[in-house]
Amino acid sequence: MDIRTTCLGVLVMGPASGYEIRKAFEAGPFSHFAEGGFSAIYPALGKLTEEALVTCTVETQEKKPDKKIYELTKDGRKHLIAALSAKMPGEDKFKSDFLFTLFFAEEMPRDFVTEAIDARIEWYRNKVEQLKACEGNPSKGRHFVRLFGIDVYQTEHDFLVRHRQDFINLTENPGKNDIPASARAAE
Amino acid sequence: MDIRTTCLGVLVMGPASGYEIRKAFEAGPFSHFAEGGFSAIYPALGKLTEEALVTCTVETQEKKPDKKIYELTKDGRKHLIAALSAKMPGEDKFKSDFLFTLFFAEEMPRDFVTEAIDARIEWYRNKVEQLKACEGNPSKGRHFVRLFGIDVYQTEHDFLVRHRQDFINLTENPGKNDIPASARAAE
DNA sequence: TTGACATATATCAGATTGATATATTTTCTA
DNA sequence: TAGAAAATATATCAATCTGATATATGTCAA
Repeated sequence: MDIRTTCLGVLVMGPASGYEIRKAFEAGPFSHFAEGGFSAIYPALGKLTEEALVTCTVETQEKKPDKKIYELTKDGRKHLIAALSAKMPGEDKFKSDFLFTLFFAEEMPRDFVTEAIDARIEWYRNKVEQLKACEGNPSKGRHFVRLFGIDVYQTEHDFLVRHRQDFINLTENPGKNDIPASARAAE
Repeated sequence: MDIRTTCLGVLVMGPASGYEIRKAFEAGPFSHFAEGGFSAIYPALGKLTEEALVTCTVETQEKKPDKKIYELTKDGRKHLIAALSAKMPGEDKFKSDFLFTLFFAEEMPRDFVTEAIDARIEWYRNKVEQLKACEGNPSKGRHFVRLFGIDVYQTEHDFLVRHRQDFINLTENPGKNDIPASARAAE
């Protein structure tokens, strides 16, 4: 799914500036399954405006850059639903430097692994809390997608809590980060 | 984490060609949390060879392109561990066109949503089965990361089974894909 | 024997990321 | 209360990565 379609999706929630769309990806309702930075969003909004799938209203602000509010047009809405229905959604993409690192836990410094896992446990705990807290009166699709997120984050959290010590036990370097295992074998 | 580091990681498992590295991302032990296509892998291997982090041995094959076997050097191994330990791993990236679509379930055709969910349930079932099957004698890091994957896929599977009907009930178009909800309100 | 799939490498246009620039206001903290 | 940090707001650019395509051959099933 390209960034233009994703932007249209965010705009279904209501008119927004590029900055606000970014926030929706970073911390908002879309943050668990979509992403995009400014350098992708701004050009995308430009093209969508050209194609009349959104309108752009410039709100002049004193002593701040003008705020450009983008709003979905009827055509834009149709286009979004058409794009989503065009073919079955492709596979999810999950990329985790954290798991990649743990894959090599046996070669990693013990302190590093401990810190990484503890930080991640806390991060997941936070995510679950955040998602549980955001009640309000969302669309029902949004509601169920949120429940999905809670389930997954909770599972990941629980797994790490359950296997924290297992991972730490794999590491070979209790604090002596710079002595390779080969040298230590002589001890 | 850039593709060069990821390639080094794959090569810890043993020497491999670019094609084989790709398979490790697509269906192998790294497929759940890393990715990369040919057009990223081949240039990356070129650079790694220049930097002497891997060696390249050309295996001449009759009536097939030469197979280039890449092997991790001592330097490469050090470099990998150093790169992984350099800083705490960043946030996981999860991108799901599937969830993005379900977010708008209320606007989507019923048949489409049903098919998409059923396909996904089957996909998850398969993934869990696959991961459970791949026993063998892997490194312990690899083993625990695999358990993580099983837990997560199982959770996602179960969620969809549990909420399949909820999502389908949200949709407004039992088979009449092209009649917008607004027009149907008059019925 | 035809079509699909696997082996194997490579390139290229286009999309995206991450870093950086600019400028002001708000909020926290020492 | 002064100064630092973070939030608001848009924009660009080099570097990287994706997806599509090209090239050849082998293998297996219908």
